[in-house]
Amino acid sequence: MALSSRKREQIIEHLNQVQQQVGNRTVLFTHAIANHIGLTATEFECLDFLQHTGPVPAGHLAKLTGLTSGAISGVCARLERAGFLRRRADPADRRRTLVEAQEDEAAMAQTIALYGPLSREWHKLISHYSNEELQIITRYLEESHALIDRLAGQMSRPKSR
Amino acid sequence: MALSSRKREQIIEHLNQVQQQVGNRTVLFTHAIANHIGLTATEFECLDFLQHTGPVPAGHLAKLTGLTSGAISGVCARLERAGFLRRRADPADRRRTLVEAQEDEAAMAQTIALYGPLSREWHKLISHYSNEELQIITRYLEESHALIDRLAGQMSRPKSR
DNA sequence: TGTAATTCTCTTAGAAACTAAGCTAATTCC
DNA sequence: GGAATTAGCTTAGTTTCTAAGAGAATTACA
Repeated sequence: MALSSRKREQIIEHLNQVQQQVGNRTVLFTHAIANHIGLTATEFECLDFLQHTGPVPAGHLAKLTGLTSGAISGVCARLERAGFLRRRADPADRRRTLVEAQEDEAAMAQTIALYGPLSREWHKLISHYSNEELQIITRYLEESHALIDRLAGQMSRPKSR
Repeated sequence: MALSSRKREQIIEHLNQVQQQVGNRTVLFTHAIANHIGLTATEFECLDFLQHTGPVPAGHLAKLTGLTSGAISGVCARLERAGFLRRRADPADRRRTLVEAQEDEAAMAQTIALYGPLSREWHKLISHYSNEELQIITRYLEESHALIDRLAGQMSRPKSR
């Protein structure tokens, strides 16, 4: 049926647009949050990653962010100086430095204060969705996440300009 | 019922986590794409914005990105030099510079080549969703977008560290 | 109308973060 | 044991940002 397939196209196109907008705003909003705490977007990104993973070797962050090892040294040094991160030698391989997010209380409180309103509004937002709907959304986001990861891994690095 | 509300909590918590992960990957992926084309994340962001809006005064980009007017001058100069952007005086207010995305063919092709695989995989992904499901997802993303915008507007700028 | 205040972009100087290259120390591979 | 590799740090130089301010155009108001 030409009519129903036309409708689906519209739905898909709409979703695509909305998705892009959300993506862009996410980038900007993350940046703004980071600045509020007194961090660079890069520093914030690394920290956020560490909070999910626990201790990892410094080089891991370099691979993830696409930064050079030198840049990561700087990022970690700044985060450590600011009390957000701890470095310690890897007992299994003493060339390595394990980096770990540190729970700084003041910083924690500040972050919560920032995310507080967002969290409240978000809960209000999702209260209008049924369990089934939320699960559909979650599944979609999970699959999107996996897709991005897969493609990011494939992308060769062109490095400098 | 304690049991069903417990289940809902789990669903919400799960969605929250997935969402954060997608957000982070989006930031990183966008950055990677930008670098591939030979642009800074900032430059890419501005360009992407312009492609959606059409011509706007330079100061508009500054407000949107949170950069200073000086920084935007630099961004526009670099984008113009690279052929991605055109500047022209605003006939209605000659203090202003209207900036506009320029359709550079080579750059266009490059971007499509980059987004091509993503687009293909994405269409494959959504083929498993019904119209109704896609509409639920779209609505959720739209509402999220509106929420972010609202909160971003409220956030006062602390600027430097 | 004429003058002051404001608005908009650009310029400049200096600060901060990144790359590239090289270094040291530890590990792995013959 | 010795060579090659790996991990993170250091340094020099480049790029992008902020902060401050200048110039040009517009708006507000007596």
